[in-house]
Amino acid sequence: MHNHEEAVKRVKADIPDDELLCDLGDLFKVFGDSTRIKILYLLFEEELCVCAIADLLNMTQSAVSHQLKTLKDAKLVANRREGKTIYYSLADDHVKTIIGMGFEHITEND
Amino acid sequence: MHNHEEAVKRVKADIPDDELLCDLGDLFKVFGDSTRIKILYLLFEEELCVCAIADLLNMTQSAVSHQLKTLKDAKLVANRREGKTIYYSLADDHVKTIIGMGFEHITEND
DNA sequence: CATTCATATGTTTAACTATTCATATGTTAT
DNA sequence: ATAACATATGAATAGTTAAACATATGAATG
Repeated sequence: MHNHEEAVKRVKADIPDDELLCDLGDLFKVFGDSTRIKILYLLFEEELCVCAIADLLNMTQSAVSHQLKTLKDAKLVANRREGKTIYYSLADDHVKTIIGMGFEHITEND
Repeated sequence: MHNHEEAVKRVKADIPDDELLCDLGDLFKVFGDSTRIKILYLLFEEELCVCAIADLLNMTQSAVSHQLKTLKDAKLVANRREGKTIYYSLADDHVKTIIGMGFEHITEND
Protein backbone atom coordinates (compact mmCIF):
# COMPACT_ATOMS: atom_id res chain seq x y z
CA MET A 1 0.00 0.00 0.00
CA HIS A 2 1.43 3.39 -0.91
CA ASN A 3 1.71 6.18 1.62
CA HIS A 4 -1.35 8.36 2.04
CA GLU A 5 -1.12 8.79 5.80
CA GLU A 6 -0.55 12.52 5.63
CA ALA A 7 -3.72 13.10 3.62
CA VAL A 8 -5.69 10.78 5.88
CA LYS A 9 -4.56 12.71 8.95
CA ARG A 10 -5.42 16.06 7.42
CA VAL A 11 -8.89 15.01 6.38
CA LYS A 12 -9.75 12.83 9.36
CA ALA A 13 -10.05 15.73 11.77
CA ASP A 14 -12.75 17.47 9.77
CA ILE A 15 -15.17 14.63 9.13
CA PRO A 16 -18.61 15.72 10.35
CA ASP A 17 -20.65 13.68 12.75
CA ASP A 18 -21.75 10.35 11.31
CA GLU A 19 -25.39 10.91 12.24
CA LEU A 20 -25.43 14.23 10.42
CA LEU A 21 -24.09 12.63 7.26
CA CYS A 22 -26.71 9.90 7.43
CA ASP A 23 -29.44 12.51 7.90
CA LEU A 24 -28.12 14.32 4.85
CA GLY A 25 -28.23 11.10 2.85
CA ASP A 26 -31.78 10.47 4.03
CA LEU A 27 -32.83 13.96 2.98
CA PHE A 28 -31.45 13.56 -0.52
CA LYS A 29 -32.98 10.11 -0.75
CA VAL A 30 -36.33 11.87 -0.59
CA PHE A 31 -35.38 13.95 -3.63
CA GLY A 32 -34.09 10.83 -5.34
CA ASP A 33 -37.36 9.61 -6.82
CA SER A 34 -38.95 10.97 -9.96
CA THR A 35 -42.47 10.77 -8.58
CA ARG A 36 -41.54 12.91 -5.60
CA ILE A 37 -39.59 15.32 -7.81
CA LYS A 38 -42.69 15.66 -9.97
CA ILE A 39 -44.88 16.36 -6.97
CA LEU A 40 -42.48 19.03 -5.74
CA TYR A 41 -42.41 20.61 -9.19
CA LEU A 42 -46.21 20.74 -9.29
CA LEU A 43 -46.18 22.54 -5.97
CA PHE A 44 -43.75 25.13 -7.34
CA GLU A 45 -46.79 26.73 -8.95
CA GLU A 46 -49.42 26.62 -6.22
CA GLU A 47 -50.84 24.50 -3.43
CA LEU A 48 -52.77 21.44 -4.62
CA CYS A 49 -55.07 18.84 -3.12
CA VAL A 50 -54.13 15.17 -3.17
CA CYS A 51 -56.51 14.16 -5.92
CA ALA A 52 -55.36 17.00 -8.18
CA ILE A 53 -51.81 15.71 -7.84
CA ALA A 54 -52.99 12.17 -8.56
CA ASP A 55 -54.82 13.46 -11.65
CA LEU A 56 -51.84 15.42 -12.91
CA LEU A 57 -49.44 12.50 -12.47
CA ASN A 58 -51.86 9.81 -13.57
CA MET A 59 -51.34 7.88 -10.37
CA THR A 60 -53.55 6.32 -7.75
CA GLN A 61 -54.55 8.37 -4.73
CA SER A 62 -52.82 5.83 -2.51
CA ALA A 63 -49.46 6.08 -4.25
CA VAL A 64 -49.57 9.86 -4.11
CA SER A 65 -50.59 9.87 -0.49
CA HIS A 66 -47.71 7.60 0.45
CA GLN A 67 -45.23 9.85 -1.30
CA LEU A 68 -46.72 12.96 0.26
CA LYS A 69 -46.18 11.37 3.64
CA THR A 70 -42.52 10.81 2.79
CA LEU A 71 -42.20 14.43 1.67
CA LYS A 72 -43.92 15.69 4.78
CA ASP A 73 -41.76 13.58 7.11
CA ALA A 74 -38.76 15.22 5.47
CA LYS A 75 -40.42 18.60 6.08
CA LEU A 76 -40.30 19.42 2.38
CA VAL A 77 -44.05 19.98 2.12
CA ALA A 78 -46.71 21.25 4.48
CA ASN A 79 -50.47 20.77 4.39
CA ARG A 80 -53.67 22.37 5.59
CA ARG A 81 -57.16 21.02 5.80
CA GLU A 82 -60.22 22.71 4.28
CA GLY A 83 -63.22 20.57 4.96
CA LYS A 84 -62.66 17.16 3.45
CA THR A 85 -59.87 18.42 1.24
CA ILE A 86 -56.21 18.62 2.22
CA TYR A 87 -53.98 21.04 0.37
CA TYR A 88 -50.25 20.50 0.09
CA SER A 89 -47.63 23.17 -0.52
CA LEU A 90 -43.85 23.54 -0.42
CA ALA A 91 -42.55 23.89 3.13
CA ASP A 92 -39.77 26.37 2.41
CA ASP A 93 -37.42 27.78 -0.19
CA HIS A 94 -34.68 25.20 0.24
CA VAL A 95 -36.68 22.89 -1.97
CA LYS A 96 -36.55 25.27 -4.89
CA THR A 97 -32.89 26.03 -4.33
CA ILE A 98 -31.86 22.40 -4.08
CA ILE A 99 -33.83 21.36 -7.15
CA GLY A 100 -32.56 24.43 -8.98
CA MET A 101 -28.95 23.44 -8.29
CA GLY A 102 -29.65 19.90 -9.47
CA PHE A 103 -31.20 21.34 -12.60
CA GLU A 104 -28.11 23.45 -13.26
CA HIS A 105 -25.81 20.49 -12.80
CA ILE A 106 -27.73 18.41 -15.30
CA THR A 107 -28.11 21.07 -17.95
CA GLU A 108 -24.49 22.21 -17.72
CA ASN A 109 -23.19 18.70 -18.35
CA ASP A 110 -24.92 17.88 -21.66
CA MET B 1 -64.64 14.09 -6.41
CA HIS B 2 -64.55 17.79 -5.70
CA ASN B 3 -63.65 20.36 -8.33
CA HIS B 4 -59.98 21.01 -8.84
CA GLU B 5 -60.08 21.37 -12.62
CA GLU B 6 -59.01 24.99 -12.59
CA ALA B 7 -55.87 24.27 -10.61
CA VAL B 8 -55.08 21.24 -12.76
CA LYS B 9 -55.34 23.33 -15.92
CA ARG B 10 -53.14 26.08 -14.53
CA VAL B 11 -50.41 23.71 -13.41
CA LYS B 12 -50.59 21.25 -16.30
CA ALA B 13 -49.11 23.67 -18.83
CA ASP B 14 -45.93 24.22 -16.87
CA ILE B 15 -44.89 20.65 -16.11
CA PRO B 16 -41.32 20.17 -17.35
CA ASP B 17 -40.36 17.36 -19.66
CA ASP B 18 -40.72 13.94 -18.08
CA GLU B 19 -37.21 12.90 -19.01
CA LEU B 20 -35.73 15.94 -17.31
CA LEU B 21 -37.60 15.18 -14.11
CA CYS B 22 -36.37 11.59 -14.17
CA ASP B 23 -32.80 12.79 -14.72
CA LEU B 24 -33.21 15.09 -11.75
CA GLY B 25 -34.43 12.22 -9.62
CA ASP B 26 -31.49 10.12 -10.75
CA LEU B 27 -29.05 12.86 -9.83
CA PHE B 28 -30.44 13.22 -6.31
CA LYS B 29 -30.51 9.45 -5.95
CA VAL B 30 -26.71 9.64 -6.14
CA PHE B 31 -26.69 12.03 -3.18
CA GLY B 32 -29.14 9.81 -1.37
CA ASP B 33 -26.67 7.39 0.16
CA SER B 34 -24.64 8.08 3.27
CA THR B 35 -21.53 6.37 1.94
CA ARG B 36 -21.50 8.58 -1.13
CA ILE B 37 -22.24 11.67 0.97
CA LYS B 38 -19.29 10.77 3.15
CA ILE B 39 -17.01 10.36 0.15
CA LEU B 40 -18.08 13.74 -1.20
CA TYR B 41 -17.49 15.34 2.18
CA LEU B 42 -13.97 13.89 2.32
CA LEU B 43 -13.26 15.38 -1.08
CA PHE B 44 -14.38 18.80 0.16
CA GLU B 45 -10.94 19.05 1.72
CA GLU B 46 -8.62 17.74 -0.96
CA GLU B 47 -8.23 15.10 -3.62
CA LEU B 48 -7.75 11.58 -2.28
CA CYS B 49 -6.76 8.20 -3.64
CA VAL B 50 -9.14 5.26 -3.47
CA CYS B 51 -7.40 3.46 -0.64
CA ALA B 52 -7.22 6.63 1.48
CA ILE B 53 -11.01 6.93 1.14
CA ALA B 54 -11.40 3.27 2.03
CA ASP B 55 -9.18 3.80 5.08
CA LEU B 56 -11.06 6.88 6.22
CA LEU B 57 -14.46 5.23 5.88
CA ASN B 58 -13.38 1.82 7.14
CA MET B 59 -14.67 0.15 4.01
CA THR B 60 -13.31 -2.30 1.48
CA GLN B 61 -11.55 -0.99 -1.62
CA SER B 62 -14.17 -2.66 -3.77
CA ALA B 63 -17.13 -1.00 -2.10
CA VAL B 64 -15.50 2.41 -2.38
CA SER B 65 -14.57 1.82 -5.98
CA HIS B 66 -18.14 0.91 -6.88
CA GLN B 67 -19.47 4.07 -5.25
CA LEU B 68 -16.82 6.21 -6.91
CA LYS B 69 -18.01 4.86 -10.22
CA THR B 70 -21.55 5.92 -9.39
CA LEU B 71 -20.33 9.38 -8.42
CA LYS B 72 -18.26 9.67 -11.57
CA ASP B 73 -21.12 8.56 -13.83
CA ALA B 74 -23.14 11.39 -12.31
CA LYS B 75 -20.22 13.72 -13.01
CA LEU B 76 -19.97 14.67 -9.36
CA VAL B 77 -16.32 13.62 -9.07
CA ALA B 78 -13.38 13.54 -11.46
CA ASN B 79 -10.17 11.54 -11.29
CA ARG B 80 -6.61 11.59 -12.49
CA ARG B 81 -3.98 8.89 -12.59
CA GLU B 82 -0.51 9.21 -11.08
CA GLY B 83 1.33 5.97 -11.61
CA LYS B 84 -0.63 3.17 -10.00
CA THR B 85 -2.62 5.58 -7.88
CA ILE B 86 -5.84 7.26 -8.94
CA TYR B 87 -6.85 10.48 -7.24
CA TYR B 88 -10.47 11.56 -7.00
CA SER B 89 -11.72 15.10 -6.52
CA LEU B 90 -14.99 17.04 -6.68
CA ALA B 91 -16.04 17.75 -10.24
CA ASP B 92 -17.53 21.21 -9.66
CA ASP B 93 -19.05 23.57 -7.13
CA HIS B 94 -22.63 22.35 -7.49
CA VAL B 95 -21.76 19.51 -5.18
CA LYS B 96 -20.85 21.85 -2.35
CA THR B 97 -23.86 24.06 -2.98
CA ILE B 98 -26.33 21.18 -3.10
CA ILE B 99 -24.95 19.54 0.02
CA GLY B 100 -24.79 22.93 1.72
CA MET B 101 -28.48 23.52 1.04
CA GLY B 102 -29.33 20.07 2.37
CA PHE B 103 -27.29 20.85 5.45
CA GLU B 104 -29.19 24.09 6.00
CA HIS B 105 -32.52 22.37 5.64
CA ILE B 106 -31.64 19.78 8.23
CA THR B 107 -30.15 22.14 10.78
CA GLU B 108 -32.94 24.69 10.50
CA ASN B 109 -35.59 22.08 11.27
CA ASP B 110 -34.34 20.80 14.67
C1' DC C 1 -76.29 8.51 12.68
C1' DA C 2 -75.55 6.58 8.22
C1' DT C 3 -73.55 7.70 3.91
C1' DT C 4 -70.43 9.81 0.94
C1' DC C 5 -66.22 11.99 -0.10
C1' DA C 6 -61.18 12.98 0.50
C1' DT C 7 -57.32 11.23 2.36
C1' DA C 8 -54.40 8.05 5.16
C1' DT C 9 -52.42 3.67 6.38
C1' DG C 10 -51.12 -1.40 6.68
C1' DT C 11 -49.59 -5.19 3.89
C1' DT C 12 -47.73 -7.50 0.03
C1' DT C 13 -44.89 -7.94 -4.01
C1' DA C 14 -41.69 -6.82 -7.60
C1' DA C 15 -37.88 -4.08 -8.68
C1' DC C 16 -33.80 -1.94 -7.25
C1' DT C 17 -29.27 -1.33 -4.81
C1' DA C 18 -25.12 -1.49 -1.54
C1' DT C 19 -21.95 -4.56 -0.17
C1' DT C 20 -19.06 -8.73 -0.46
C1' DC C 21 -16.27 -11.94 -2.82
C1' DA C 22 -13.65 -13.32 -6.62
C1' DT C 23 -11.29 -11.88 -10.50
C1' DA C 24 -9.59 -8.71 -14.13
C1' DT C 25 -7.08 -4.57 -15.70
C1' DG C 26 -3.37 -1.52 -15.85
C1' DT C 27 1.08 0.30 -13.90
C1' DT C 28 5.72 -0.02 -11.99
C1' DA C 29 9.93 -2.32 -10.76
C1' DT C 30 13.04 -6.12 -10.76
C1' DA D 1 8.36 -11.37 -18.67
C1' DT D 2 6.92 -11.71 -13.98
C1' DA D 3 5.68 -10.14 -9.54
C1' DA D 4 3.54 -6.72 -6.71
C1' DC D 5 0.50 -3.04 -6.17
C1' DA D 6 -3.66 0.10 -6.93
C1' DT D 7 -7.90 0.06 -8.77
C1' DA D 8 -11.92 -1.69 -11.51
C1' DT D 9 -15.47 -4.90 -12.57
C1' DG D 10 -18.76 -8.96 -12.70
C1' DA D 11 -21.85 -11.83 -10.05
C1' DA D 12 -24.37 -13.06 -5.98
C1' DT D 13 -26.88 -11.77 -1.90
C1' DA D 14 -29.31 -9.28 1.56
C1' DG D 15 -31.70 -5.25 2.54
C1' DT D 16 -34.60 -1.45 0.89
C1' DT D 17 -38.58 0.66 -1.41
C1' DA D 18 -42.40 2.26 -4.76
C1' DA D 19 -46.71 0.99 -6.17
C1' DA D 20 -51.05 -1.78 -5.79
C1' DC D 21 -54.72 -3.36 -3.13
C1' DA D 22 -57.67 -3.41 0.66
C1' DT D 23 -59.19 -1.03 4.49
C1' DA D 24 -59.42 2.74 7.97
C1' DT D 25 -60.00 7.57 9.45
C1' DG D 26 -62.15 11.95 9.53
C1' DA D 27 -65.25 15.56 7.81
C1' DA D 28 -69.59 17.14 5.72
C1' DT D 29 -74.36 16.34 4.43
C1' DG D 30 -78.90 14.68 4.41
